Amino acid sequence: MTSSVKHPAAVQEAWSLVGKLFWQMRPRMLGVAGELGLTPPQMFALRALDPEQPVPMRELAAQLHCDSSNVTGLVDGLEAHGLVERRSAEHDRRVRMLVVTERGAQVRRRIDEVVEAVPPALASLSAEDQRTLRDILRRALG
Amino acid sequence: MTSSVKHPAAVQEAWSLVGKLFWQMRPRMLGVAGELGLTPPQMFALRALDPEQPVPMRELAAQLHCDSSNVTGLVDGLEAHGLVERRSAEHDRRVRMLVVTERGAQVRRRIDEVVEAVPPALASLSAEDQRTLRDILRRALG
DNA sequence: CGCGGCTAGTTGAGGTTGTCAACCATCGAC
DNA sequence: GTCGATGGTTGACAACCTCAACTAGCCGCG
Repeated sequence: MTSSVKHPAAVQEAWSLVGKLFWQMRPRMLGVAGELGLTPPQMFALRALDPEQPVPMRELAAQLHCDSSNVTGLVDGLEAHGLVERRSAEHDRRVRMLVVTERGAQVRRRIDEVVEAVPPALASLSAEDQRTLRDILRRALG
Repeated sequence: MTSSVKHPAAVQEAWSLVGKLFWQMRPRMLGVAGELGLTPPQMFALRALDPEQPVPMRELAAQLHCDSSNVTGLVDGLEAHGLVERRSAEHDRRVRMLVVTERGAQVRRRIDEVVEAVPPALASLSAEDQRTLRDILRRALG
């Protein structure tokens, strides 16, 4: 009876609840994109970059699971907003390194503020539940 | 020190891990959409419908957090695929009820199969962790 | 009854996303 | 140097999404 094979219901329900949790965050994400004058894909692209060090465009494409040609347009938009800069790499003149500007870093922090904001449902948990939740997820993704 | 106010780190990390978990599912979702000949928005729209009973378009728009005019096109696509039917409501001739066809129900089940498939990271947890996870999430969303 | 306000859904314009194929410049190996 | 592979851009095309304008139908009020 305690076999994990015979009782997939628990984890399945858990995953379904996680989905519900995520869906509740959607309006908030769309909201901050509009507030910052960005489209959601542009927002995700900026968020996928590293403000600390330059990232090649092809790596951004990989992280977004999309075509390189798509990234070209996305970066065009971000560059027009003055949030990122294209810089040539010295070791390989084909690759374009993406550098987050000062203003880009600011905007990115604002995005993180909202995206990483803990949903009320989780925030309402007891401190012990919160810690347990973190520990289990750490074990899952570790 | 044990106050939940002074230690938001645990739940924040948990939420961040949840985000990572979700991001890992993205390719799988895009994959099933392509397999079924649907675009991702069409897939989500079909999933938001109820195969058991008709749903007004207005409610679908609300559930998708998008404009009504957008839903028109989405439903056009689903109807062209024979997955949904527009039916007039008897009590109010303005509203269009969306009925999931037999084939629509089949496709929907296939979508659920993939969307609700538990990610490997969660499946690898011990049976006890899985149950605990479900219980905590139930408390959060209950 | 008829009028005015409201609601459900559609249409059209306009900008953005996303993929594919073709292309250019560059690198690396031979 | 030449050849194949790679990073990025461009153009074509389909789809998404929002907004404003519109039609059709509901409802209340005089």
